[in-house]
Amino acid sequence: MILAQDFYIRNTKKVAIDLLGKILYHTNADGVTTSGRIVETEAYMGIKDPACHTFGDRRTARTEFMYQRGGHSYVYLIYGMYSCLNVVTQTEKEPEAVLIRATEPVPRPSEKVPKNLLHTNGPGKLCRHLGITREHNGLKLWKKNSGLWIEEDDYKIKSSNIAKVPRIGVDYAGDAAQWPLRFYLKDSPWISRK
DNA sequence: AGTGAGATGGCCT
DNA sequence: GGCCATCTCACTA
Repeated sequence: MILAQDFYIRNTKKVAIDLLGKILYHTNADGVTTSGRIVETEAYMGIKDPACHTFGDRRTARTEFMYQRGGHSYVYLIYGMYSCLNVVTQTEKEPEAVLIRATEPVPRPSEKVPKNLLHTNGPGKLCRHLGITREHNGLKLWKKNSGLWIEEDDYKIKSSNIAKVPRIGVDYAGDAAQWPLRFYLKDSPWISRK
């Protein structure tokens, strides 16, 4: 079942946790659809989060879609060469989002398959693999015809299998760098970093 | 296995 | 001009 827009108009931390185990789909320009199960996310808590692009209510051309209603995509360019895919959460008043950091193939291959075979164990790598660029900014993730959407199946997550740790690459954010807003499935071999 | 640097360009002050 | 929500490769050992 495709996730409805309501799924995203909730507490950002909850959305980040609930996205674990869901399946990300993308149909490219040639009509080829690829997918992967989400196994790692990070929550970005908006205006009050020094690590977030919208910290201090910084509304610019780049962050415009974070100010749209939850359920839109937010894709930005980092280090001049990598795209990162986010899912916008909450309402127009709360410019918050969840970064998709890693996916794994469905079904999960045997343990012997190299972790980086499909190069989806990192936010930049998974966008490169799926062909997601800034052209995919602002898409409606609750609609299949957007070409980018998220579904749930009967995959079950045990809460004891969810790690909650500080986020990656936000050392500049002071205390917020220690906030436990990175979530991942402990039993997945496809996590971006230990 | 751990460290360090380079690639490369948009974004924001 | 300086900084990045990254990744890869080249080194050390």
